[in-house]
Amino acid sequence: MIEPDTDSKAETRTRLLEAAGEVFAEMGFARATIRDICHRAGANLAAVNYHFRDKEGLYFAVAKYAESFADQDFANGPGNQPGNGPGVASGATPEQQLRFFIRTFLFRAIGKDRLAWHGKMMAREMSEPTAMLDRLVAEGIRPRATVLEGIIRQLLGSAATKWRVEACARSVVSQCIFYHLCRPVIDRLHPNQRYDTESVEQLADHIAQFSLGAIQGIVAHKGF
Amino acid sequence: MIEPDTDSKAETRTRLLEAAGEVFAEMGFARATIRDICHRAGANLAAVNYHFRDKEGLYFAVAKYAESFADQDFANGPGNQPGNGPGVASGATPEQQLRFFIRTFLFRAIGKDRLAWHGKMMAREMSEPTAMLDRLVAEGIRPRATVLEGIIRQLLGSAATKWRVEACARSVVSQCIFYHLCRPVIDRLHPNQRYDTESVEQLADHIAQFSLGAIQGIVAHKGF
DNA sequence: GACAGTTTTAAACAAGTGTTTTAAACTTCT
DNA sequence: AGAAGTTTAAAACACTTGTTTAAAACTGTC
Repeated sequence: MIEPDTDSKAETRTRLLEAAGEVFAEMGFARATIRDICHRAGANLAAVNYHFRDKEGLYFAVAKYAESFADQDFANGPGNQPGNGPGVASGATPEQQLRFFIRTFLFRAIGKDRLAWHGKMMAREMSEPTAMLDRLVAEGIRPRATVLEGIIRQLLGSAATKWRVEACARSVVSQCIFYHLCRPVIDRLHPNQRYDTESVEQLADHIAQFSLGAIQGIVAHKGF
Repeated sequence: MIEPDTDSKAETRTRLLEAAGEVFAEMGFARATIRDICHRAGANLAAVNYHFRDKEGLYFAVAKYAESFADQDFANGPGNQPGNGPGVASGATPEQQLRFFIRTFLFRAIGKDRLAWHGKMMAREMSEPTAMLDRLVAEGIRPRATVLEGIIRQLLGSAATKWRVEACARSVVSQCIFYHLCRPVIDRLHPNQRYDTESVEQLADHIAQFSLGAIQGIVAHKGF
């Protein structure tokens, strides 16, 4: 009898989660097909419905699965402390915290590894929401937004309005997810832009510098 | 015989364009259904295929139709000169030009009128491209990107690298289209944010101030 | 008023996709 | 080895959506 190779030995359920992670992250919920996912996983079409009840059940499971990676430290670059979510480097200055947040956020919007699945799924939910958006906002997006707004609040000072803090947070986040959501047009407009680790570091530096300069400008002009 | 009212008197073809403009701007190409469009237009299901051959033909026609409005001056607020595209206010300082560009861009990403159709369709194409993206990039997106990069080049000075100019342009654009693409999550995260004319003006002011401060910060720190 | 061309209508068709079903294959335990 | 439960497999089903068809209604012309 032929010994099955390691890939086939992995449980179908796990292979489905892996394949679905890639597909959902790249395509979002609606454009992903379970036929595609099952094909990539080397599984039968009915496997999704057997293991996860339906497509939405798989989507939820993948979200949880991806979340389990999202807390790990960041493999693609130095400087992130294990166990910390985006922007919660303890004992750092607000400036450092903002850089850290942006860097982590950007890697998870651009990267292709498991760490990026969660970020990409959140980004897709932002523009093409599903029934899961409310849960994802409550458990994934709002906590991170709160962290970011806390950092920005420190940078702007207590004189800044709540509205201004929120607007700045949106300005920061939008720059990051732009590189995931609008990749098709960036590739056509700026085809020389690279996405290897070094280039993403450079992009993170730009966004951080851009945003810090913007916030400092607001403080300097007392534009609260 | 009963006289048909003005709406029914309008040609089916025109009513289809109007209905499709709303739907395509809001949903993008894939999520829009011709059944929905025909229903809104009070037309039969086969009308799209009769007048525009197929769904894509309608999409192209709507893009052209919307473009015919995009050159008109901007109804929802003062200060825009007729016949000028975003950011090409003649004889203004680069700062004023940037504000103008952002303001126009933002109104066309948030607005609900015909003027916004083109901007919203471009934004959707950026994240969910169709076969039309290449044409839209060539005729609509790249010209505007070139204008924006020209403005930023003036602000940054000739010492700035091409890469930095492009990155700043992306930072500006991303903040604007965020309000169209990610509206679902903004509504949940910041439910107090309003979108009447005055509020959009305020948002445009914020993005302009944010971006100008960022660019000035880059210049000040010689971070080219 | 009859005719030719145009437009609209209702229905059916075709393709893609999520889901269910039923049986076969496999695993585990005794 | 045999039985019970678990997993996989192939096919069919149901629904949505874009498209086509063929007849009906309409419009303008003579």
